[in-house]
Amino acid sequence: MNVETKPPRQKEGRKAREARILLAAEKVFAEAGFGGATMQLIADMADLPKASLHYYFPTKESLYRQVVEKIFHIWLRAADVFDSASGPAEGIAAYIDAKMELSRAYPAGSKVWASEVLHGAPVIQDYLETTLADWTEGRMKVIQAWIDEGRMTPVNPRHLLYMLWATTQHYADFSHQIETLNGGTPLSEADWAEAKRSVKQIILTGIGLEPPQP
Amino acid sequence: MNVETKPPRQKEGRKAREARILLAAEKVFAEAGFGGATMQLIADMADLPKASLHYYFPTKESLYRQVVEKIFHIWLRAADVFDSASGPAEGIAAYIDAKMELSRAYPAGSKVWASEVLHGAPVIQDYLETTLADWTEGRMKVIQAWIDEGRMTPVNPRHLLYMLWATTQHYADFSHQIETLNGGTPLSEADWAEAKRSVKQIILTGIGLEPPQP
DNA sequence: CCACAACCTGACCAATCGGTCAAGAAAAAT
DNA sequence: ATTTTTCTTGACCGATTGGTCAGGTTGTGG
Repeated sequence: MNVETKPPRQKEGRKAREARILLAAEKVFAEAGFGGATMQLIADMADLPKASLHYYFPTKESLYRQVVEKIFHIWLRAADVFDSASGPAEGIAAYIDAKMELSRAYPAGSKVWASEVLHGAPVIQDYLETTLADWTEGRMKVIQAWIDEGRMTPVNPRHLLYMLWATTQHYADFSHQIETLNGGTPLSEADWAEAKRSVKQIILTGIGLEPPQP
Repeated sequence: MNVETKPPRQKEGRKAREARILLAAEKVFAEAGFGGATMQLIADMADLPKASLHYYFPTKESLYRQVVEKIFHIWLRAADVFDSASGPAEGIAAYIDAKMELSRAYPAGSKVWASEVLHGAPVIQDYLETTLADWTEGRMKVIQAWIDEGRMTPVNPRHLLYMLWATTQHYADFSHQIETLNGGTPLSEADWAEAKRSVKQIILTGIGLEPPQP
């Protein structure tokens, strides 16, 4: 009778199952896009009957939304390294490393996000206007402060941020093209290291900073 | 009877109509993706009955393929400025300008291309392996030659190219996000000029070259 | 043991999709 | 003028889709 009591049940099993569905959905949405993905495909990849999907996620759109939101929050959290830095060189280098690692670890999620924005952000428009806009403004001020203190070359902070986003996400979003140009094989550990080094070298040098020595 | 005779007919009308369909399809595919686009939507935007679409383009996929191929060739042609340059500074600056102008002039086409690659290039995989691979290898050699001649800082030519692609296409592919962060309004003429200037400044400085003075 | 709630799913449905086709209209060729 | 070819489209079709639901199973508290 007590409404406060939380019956543990197999809550564990539930969360795990939801996570498995979200993971399968992330892959399918990344490969086929929202319109091309089908609940049946996601169900097959999660090894569940289709009706079970609708038990945990009432509609295709609600499932999609949760996939996108999950990625968005991973993205935001990675951006924390920007703040905990002591200066522009360390901050931007750490941000590049973090975002490159995300591109490597969550290629499907990155593609879902890119696809969503590409098609006009019909589902997460509110996030762009609130959370992302706030975050962007904050980092622009940090960069501008660094410039004002003479710690880096004066550049437009907004376009510097765009360049950081574009370049790092490119390795996830266009991974298929990159792999094809790499002879059809995925990037090796050394390839990724070289990619990160190259990106940091050009961008940091580009804003008057010393790239970290390997 | 003569097979050689080319009846002019309203050939003009036919090509024009095909072009109108391709333009409508480009927009719809860009907004909804291949899976989300419907022949009915494209027909409505082209102001034609759906059955007429199937007269000019037998299947949805053939229409999509032509849209993608059209963009690809525009992209390749823009890359010519790379060759006609006398040196790295002019060549790369001209390439950045050209690709930024393409992002501005053909945002829908760029999005279709990005969406195609994003989802594993199911339709234009052969182009990636042949034409694009050849083009990339050629430009890498040009850049390497500039480096060997001491005309620019040694950087990995492959990752420099990726950065050029990523940054310039970002302004088309993520235009919705950029507009949202721009207060919900499209970039002005001045905004585009500032974007091009910023990109050239950071990248050219990043590889040891002098950015062009405005 | 029972009752109740949460969980699960095979079978089903209305809606929508890409694509077809017959029948005609318009234009060219004869 | 008449045949032939090209063009046009309303009506239609099988297949697939997202979503529903009744009925069953499982687990839990009393």
